[in-house]
Amino acid sequence: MTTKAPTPSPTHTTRDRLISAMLGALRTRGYHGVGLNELLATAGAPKGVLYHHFPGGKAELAVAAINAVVAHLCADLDKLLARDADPVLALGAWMASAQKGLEKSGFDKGCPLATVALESTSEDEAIRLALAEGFEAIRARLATVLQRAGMKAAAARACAALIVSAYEGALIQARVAGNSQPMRDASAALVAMVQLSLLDSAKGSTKDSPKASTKASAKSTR
Amino acid sequence: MTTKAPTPSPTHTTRDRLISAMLGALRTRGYHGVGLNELLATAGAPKGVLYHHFPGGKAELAVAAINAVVAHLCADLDKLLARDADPVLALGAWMASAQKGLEKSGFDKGCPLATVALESTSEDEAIRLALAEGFEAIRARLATVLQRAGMKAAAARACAALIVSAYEGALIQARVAGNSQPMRDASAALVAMVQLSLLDSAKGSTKDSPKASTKASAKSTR
DNA sequence: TTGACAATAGACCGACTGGTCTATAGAGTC
DNA sequence: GACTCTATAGACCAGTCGGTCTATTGTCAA
Repeated sequence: MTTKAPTPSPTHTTRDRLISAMLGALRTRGYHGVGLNELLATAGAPKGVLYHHFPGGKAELAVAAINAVVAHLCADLDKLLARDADPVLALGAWMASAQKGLEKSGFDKGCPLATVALESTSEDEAIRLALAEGFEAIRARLATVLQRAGMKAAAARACAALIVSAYEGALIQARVAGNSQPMRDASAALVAMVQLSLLDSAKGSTKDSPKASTKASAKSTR
Repeated sequence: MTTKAPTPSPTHTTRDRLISAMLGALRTRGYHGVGLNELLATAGAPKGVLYHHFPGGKAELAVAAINAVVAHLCADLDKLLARDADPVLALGAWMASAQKGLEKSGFDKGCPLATVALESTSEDEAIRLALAEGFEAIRARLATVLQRAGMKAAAARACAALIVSAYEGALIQARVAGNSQPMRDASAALVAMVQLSLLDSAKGSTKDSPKASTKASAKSTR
């Protein structure tokens, strides 16, 4: 999710520039960390225009930014999944591209979704809803592919949740570490494990898999 | 905000109460989301006392809070790892306890480390350093145990990074979802996969493991 | 031209921010 | 009692916050 941020491009409408500025801010400093004035300055827009396009103010702009980024993420994911027949390969590529984006920003830009997710309280209903739907959409996409690759429905959903977790968690660690080692590590382990898991579920499709051998993992049966 | 509520305990020093209040705030709203006045109100302390104990102000207090939470996390982890001979079991218990904490707070309290990690910029050196060290400490602990359980050093380190990622990422998703399903899912998948991986590395200790079969996972060789 | 309406522009506002400063209280020492 | 030093207490400040409000401009229709 490098995202369209880099070049706002002069053809963009003011509305787009506002969303783009909010996105950049969310990535680097978070919702509460940006001031409206600073936001408007980077977007090159006066204050009135913000409340014209987003009567709900900062919060509404944030929701728009979240929706935009989710759409972008889903599109990226679809493209990768369409290109690689092997979902494991696509997964690796997805993580790698996130890593590259983080590196290119000097370890300053994380995922805006995670940032807002952690800052928002249960009172910010609109924001939370947008985030919940966004994460769910991404998980659903991943689960579908995993299921197509041979996983059972429940396992695929669980694995999708793990993949999204790994993506966000690895981004966090690499960001504070100031190098991408934690992300490379997590990514490598994830890819290896998903492959192992896929292998196992293929082999275990006739008889039950060894997964059920731990008490803890029994919870995967929802 | 309920916050530090559980048990501030009257024996706590003012300094402790400040740290505890900051911790609660970081969990629910993040560094930029809390005001000093609100913080001081929940700690029951006047402003002067903050700058007496933490001349560096808000940032220094945040660092102290981060260090405190890292110490706590490590202690919890050690306890679990000491109790269960099986690291996979301990891992499941660790995730479950985090999940319980989130549920008990009405899905309002996430992990303070992740929150600050995403809000901080590379300029907040002290905060970033504290976070980087904290995450590294936790990864190191996990890696040691995994290695003891039979993993090779590099694989253990990678797996540790994935576990921490899963922990943080799952917490994020469950928080915004308003239910613990994503966390249960991610946890179940993680536990199953780590076990599978452990099994595989035990079997593959004589010959090379199937891990090297994908191009993407080749990155695990650092 | 006139009217209507979306978009742009920025002055302005009260509330609150993090932080400084001085005053006081308590404990220990001589 | 006088002195010292840590800790508590809160008034106070300049700056910034998110948000409102009133122009002004541009564009299309009649």
